Amino acid sequence: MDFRLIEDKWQRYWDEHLDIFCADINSTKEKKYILVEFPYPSGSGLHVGHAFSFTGSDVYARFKRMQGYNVLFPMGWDAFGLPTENYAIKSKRKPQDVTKENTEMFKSQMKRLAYSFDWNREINTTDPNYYRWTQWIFIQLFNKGLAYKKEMPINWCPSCKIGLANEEVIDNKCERCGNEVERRNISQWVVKITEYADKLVEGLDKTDFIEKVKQAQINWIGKSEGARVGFKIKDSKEKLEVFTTRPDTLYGVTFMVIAPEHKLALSLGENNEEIKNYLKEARKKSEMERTELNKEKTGVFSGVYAINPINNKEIPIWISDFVLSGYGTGAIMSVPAHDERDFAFAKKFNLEIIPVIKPEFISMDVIEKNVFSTEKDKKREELKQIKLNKLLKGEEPYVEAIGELFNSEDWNGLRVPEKFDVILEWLKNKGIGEKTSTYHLRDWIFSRQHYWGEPIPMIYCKKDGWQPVPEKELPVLLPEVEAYEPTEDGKSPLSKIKEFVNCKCPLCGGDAQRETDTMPNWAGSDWYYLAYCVADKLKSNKLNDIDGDIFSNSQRELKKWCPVDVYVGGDEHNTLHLLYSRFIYQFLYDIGVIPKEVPEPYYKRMSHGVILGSDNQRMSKSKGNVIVPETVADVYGVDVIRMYLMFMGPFDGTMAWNEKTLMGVKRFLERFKNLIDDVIDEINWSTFAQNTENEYPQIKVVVNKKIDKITKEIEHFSYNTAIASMMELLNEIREMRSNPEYSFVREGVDNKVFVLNLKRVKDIVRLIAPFAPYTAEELWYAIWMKENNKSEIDASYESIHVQEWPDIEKEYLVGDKIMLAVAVNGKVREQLEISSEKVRDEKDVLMRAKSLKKLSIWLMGKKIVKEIYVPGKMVNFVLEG
RNA sequence: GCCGCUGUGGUGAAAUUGGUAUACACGCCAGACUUAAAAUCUUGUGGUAGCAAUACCGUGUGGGUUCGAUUCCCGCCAGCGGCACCA
Repeated sequence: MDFRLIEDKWQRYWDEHLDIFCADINSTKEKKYILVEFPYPSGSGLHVGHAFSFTGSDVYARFKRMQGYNVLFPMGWDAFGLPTENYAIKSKRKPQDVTKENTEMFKSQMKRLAYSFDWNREINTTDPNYYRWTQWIFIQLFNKGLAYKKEMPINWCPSCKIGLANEEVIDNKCERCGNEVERRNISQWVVKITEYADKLVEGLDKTDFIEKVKQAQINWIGKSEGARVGFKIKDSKEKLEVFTTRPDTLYGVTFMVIAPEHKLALSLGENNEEIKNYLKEARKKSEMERTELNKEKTGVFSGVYAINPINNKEIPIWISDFVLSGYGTGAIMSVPAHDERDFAFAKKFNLEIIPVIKPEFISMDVIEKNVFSTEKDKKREELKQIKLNKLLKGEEPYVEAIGELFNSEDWNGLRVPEKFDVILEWLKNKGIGEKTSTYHLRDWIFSRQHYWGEPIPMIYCKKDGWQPVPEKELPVLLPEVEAYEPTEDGKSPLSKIKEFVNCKCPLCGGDAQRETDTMPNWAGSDWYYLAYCVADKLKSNKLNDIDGDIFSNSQRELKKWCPVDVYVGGDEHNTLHLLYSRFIYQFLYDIGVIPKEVPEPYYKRMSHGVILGSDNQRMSKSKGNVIVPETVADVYGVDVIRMYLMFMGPFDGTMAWNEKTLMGVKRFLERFKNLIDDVIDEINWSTFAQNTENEYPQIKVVVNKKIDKITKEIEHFSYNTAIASMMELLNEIREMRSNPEYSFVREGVDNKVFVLNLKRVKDIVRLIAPFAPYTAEELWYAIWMKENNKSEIDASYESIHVQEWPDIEKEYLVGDKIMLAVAVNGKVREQLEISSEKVRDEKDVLMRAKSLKKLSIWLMGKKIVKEIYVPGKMVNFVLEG
């Protein structure tokens, strides 16, 4: 196959001329930072999903480079993580060695697929020069009080023997291995991302993420506004604080519920068997079991009463696991008349129900359709009354909770939720409650009991408590160990290494112990887009010779490249990686190490789609539907697979692999190549200078229109239509060439006329360069040899990939003739050809349209009521009747 | 339940601010070349009726706005993704 020879040739050439694709900090050209999520270098190599997102990003980067931007398009390795560790355990090899092998494999596969990454900026999260700064960031978090150690129930995977963040648990199963997750109490490092909840929402305004991504983040953070209300506990000095979004229903509170993990519950459980048992049962249940929907409510009376601050009524306090300890205050005030869960609980345990809101809003779907509007109003009134009666009898709750308050003393007659502000003000003045907000977002568990991650740079001293490792001593190197398995009690294998664990307290110099947990694999990816900007410093620095931190020392680089202009990635990272890394960035910004001009790390987020197997199922080894890009490239060539991936469908869509469609792209590339080869043959190179003018006038418009269209389509990542446009262009040119009217006259005859002249040919080759870099380079080279009368490449050759994107000759965007659709009553009946100068002449166009022969059938004997002309598009005659 | 998205031929999918629905490609039908097949090339290809010109219908569904709606508005139906005992 000769494509393989061509690929090898140009790969070598590009490797030798790496600067073609490197970003230059000294360039005065406008910068574009194009980022694609870096891969985890697994042992199975680059899969087609990688190929898809990388190709899409690469096309954009190449396009922007040709448009004259100073493009930063880097690549690196997110190499810490479990698969490598598990592989190391199984094969008894060092994770370091395995990682090195895998990254080398990935890199060579990427090079073959012609990704134009700036390899000078390659980074690796497992490189001590890299994770030194991951550790440094952690120390800053600790110093600012945003990282703390906490004994907390975590999701424990018994198979991986690791604690998981909530985000890593799906359906109560471990995200990685699929095993059931248990709950366990372990002392963990926790990062206070909740402190940044509001900032993370507000910051979205400074980005150009699509609505989907913004919404996903906002939902994940899940802010709800309401009030914090304090309830006195009877015969005690203690207070029970609750959070509620409906302080207006305070008169309807008939009991309170606290979570089994609540302080009060725990202390009451100490000397009450029934409570003790309930707490024990609750602890056994997994988060999943506890939050399962429609589950029968369970609970136990605490034996203690609270005082409702608004009317001094005594209300019982219950303990139930439907209240979550991690949300709000872990305690709720229950208003069974207006909340479904409270209602279910009240019914089960026979508790009092006091309605306080008169039903007003009745969902439309309960009212039958095709009822007249006056009847509808009547019906609505009836329903309201029925609802009220049921409510008063305690038969069902009114969960919409919109309407007038009653049973509420001073507040009677107030319409809620409109009058929330009045009520909040009232509560504040009486010292009962305060306006506040709560979030669904939880603090981020940052400890992993594993080997293959960044050591957490902390030291525990009995005297001084937790102390960060002095910054000068970073990185805390990951030591080599004998065995990589976590210990049976769930500790990191690092805990077995005495030389690592035992150290001196940085404060008092006494004996102390190192933290043996490592960081989650999000840690390294939180700042990798910054690392690319300073990659040369990461590399050139000896470990401890920097004064201050790398960010403060790189303001020029950060100012130059940040923010990321386009960030291409998968939707699965919209809430996790994207939120975590925005948090870390905002934190670094707040401590002043990031240039003030750049408050957010990513400007635009581009979602890439998913490629399914040819059976329309997600690709997986067990299904045997995996497509390996390299294998496809072996058969069809790299350009074919690149172009096919981009042609399959919209870049952010979900598409199934289809080998047959791939043939269409293959044919296109072959026809394209043949056409250019033919034209190169036809040009008389001894007098080629003349050829720039000698061509059919029609071709000017055809090519210019397509350049214009394709440019816009690539800009919008609409690659499938951009390729379709190229196919159209090729089809049109081929049609013209086969038309005897246009056939060119070979040299030796006076009137040499070409369908395509040299300029057009060059433009067309440039158009496919981002998609098919090998084919484009080969054709460009063929032209160069002819033009310069060379037989082999030399230093004067300039790659197609540093050429300028074809410019558009605006004067040739419109042909001299335009076809208009002529419609009668909105239905197209005829076509009208007009000359382009007449486009604006409405009178003339309408007159011509009216006099069209075919139209007389439709217009005869009818009166035209209205005549509409959309310039350049269509004419419409509206008839009477 | 809440949030976001999608619905167009046999298939993947196109369609600037409302302006000729189905571009491009696959597949299929027929033809050319060939002993034959593959490859390549040419033509056709939404549905119904008709020899045909042509007509009518047609973008999940029912309405509405408009000279004109795949596009805008309202109500349904179906599917996808995310969140979910979050007080």
